[in-house]
Amino acid sequence: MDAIEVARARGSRKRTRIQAENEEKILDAALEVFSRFGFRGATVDQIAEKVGMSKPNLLYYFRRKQDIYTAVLTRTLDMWLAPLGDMSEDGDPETELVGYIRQKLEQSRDKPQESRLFIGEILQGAPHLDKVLKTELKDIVTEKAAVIRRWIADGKLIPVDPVHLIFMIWATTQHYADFDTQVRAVLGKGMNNPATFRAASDTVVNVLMRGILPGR
Amino acid sequence: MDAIEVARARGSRKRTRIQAENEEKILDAALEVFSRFGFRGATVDQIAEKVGMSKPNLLYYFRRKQDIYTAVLTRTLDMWLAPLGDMSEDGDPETELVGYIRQKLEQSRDKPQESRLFIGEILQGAPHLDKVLKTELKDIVTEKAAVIRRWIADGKLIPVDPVHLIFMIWATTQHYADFDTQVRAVLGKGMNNPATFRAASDTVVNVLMRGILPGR
DNA sequence: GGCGTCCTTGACCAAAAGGGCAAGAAAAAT
DNA sequence: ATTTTTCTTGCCCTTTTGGTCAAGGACGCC
Repeated sequence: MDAIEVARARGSRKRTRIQAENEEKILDAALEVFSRFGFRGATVDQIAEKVGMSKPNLLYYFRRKQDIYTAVLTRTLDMWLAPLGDMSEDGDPETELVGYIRQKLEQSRDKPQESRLFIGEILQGAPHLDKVLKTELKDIVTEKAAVIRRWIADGKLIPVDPVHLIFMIWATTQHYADFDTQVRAVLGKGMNNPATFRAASDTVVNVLMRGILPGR
Repeated sequence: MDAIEVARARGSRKRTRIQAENEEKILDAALEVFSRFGFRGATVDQIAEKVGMSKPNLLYYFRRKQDIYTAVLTRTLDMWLAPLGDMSEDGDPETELVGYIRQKLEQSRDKPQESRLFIGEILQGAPHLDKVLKTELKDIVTEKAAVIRRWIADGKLIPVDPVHLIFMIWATTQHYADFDTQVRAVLGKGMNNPATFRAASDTVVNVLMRGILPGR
């Protein structure tokens, strides 16, 4: 086995154009399928068909179903957690929180599948994400909870449990992605409709802000 | 074919004790499995094993996987929608809404699997429930939205979009069932812990009520 | 334009999954 | 106690699904 073979065996060879393109197409299709049916409910054939590629070809890029799932999950994860990180302690609580809520609502409108992918994973008991939840997620929540606590101490917010407040924000915003089907059944339209998006935003922002900002 | 055979073919014969018992045990096990893996991710063998029964025996009671799923879904549905119906126009808005929120939170604590079963169905696009969502659910939401609108007209509530307010209540309460795994990862404990339940209730009730009740 | 590597797929395989059947074991009815 | 009905399971079948393999075709580099 020469050096090149070793390198290739380790997967450390330079990625070709075709590789990059196809891997991305695969992950997009996989996101669609996994977000609808969960890991166990999704089939490799289904993903392959959605990509317009033979199954063996798909498996040339990702050898196991697991690998596809893990790849799409990790690809999504950072993007998903980002908004919370944006929330800065220095700013005005109202501005910061409203900004965060708006970002999450935009995510629900623009990236609903990503949201559904996570809930599918959570429903199963988060077998592939358990570690991340208990470390990275927990850490960032603890950190932001501290920020909220300081705002409360400064009298800028009503006293509330910060973690449960974060849960409320997550719940109310992600609802529009996760329960999209239900929202559409009741409302007749979804978040892609500007009026619906505005009504949802206004309601969520107003009620939550009125609920935690002091005075009046 | 005599009368009895005809009756049996129609399934209209009296249910025996064993039938009642086993069907219930099956539906319980099916709820567990379907709520974790969704319709497609669940397997009949898995359910059979959970019941402690051979697969052919299980299929003696429910001939197809579909039938099990439909049965557990409809069994859960009424129970699930009930609390909304309890909300009466005559009462005081605060009492009624707080009561509703509390009931939903208790549901999340006591019947989390039922909640997860629904979200699994919704994620798939509600293929088995679409009709119900667009009729019964939509109707009851419209009805309750009218009640809320009247409360607003009477100055008993701040002006908010009633439907989105209902969504917020659903989202914040069901979150504790659907995201149980995540809640546990962050908090270290779930809603079965009395302190957690109290903290969640207080936060949700306080923030929402403060967010929509007028004055002060 | 030739050559080595990468890409693609048809054919195939083993395991898992939905479901049927017939025959024996338990219950119920007589 | 016998007969009838209901319950239960071992065995089998078919389809689906995850995954392999060998061989042909495309690509990129000299």
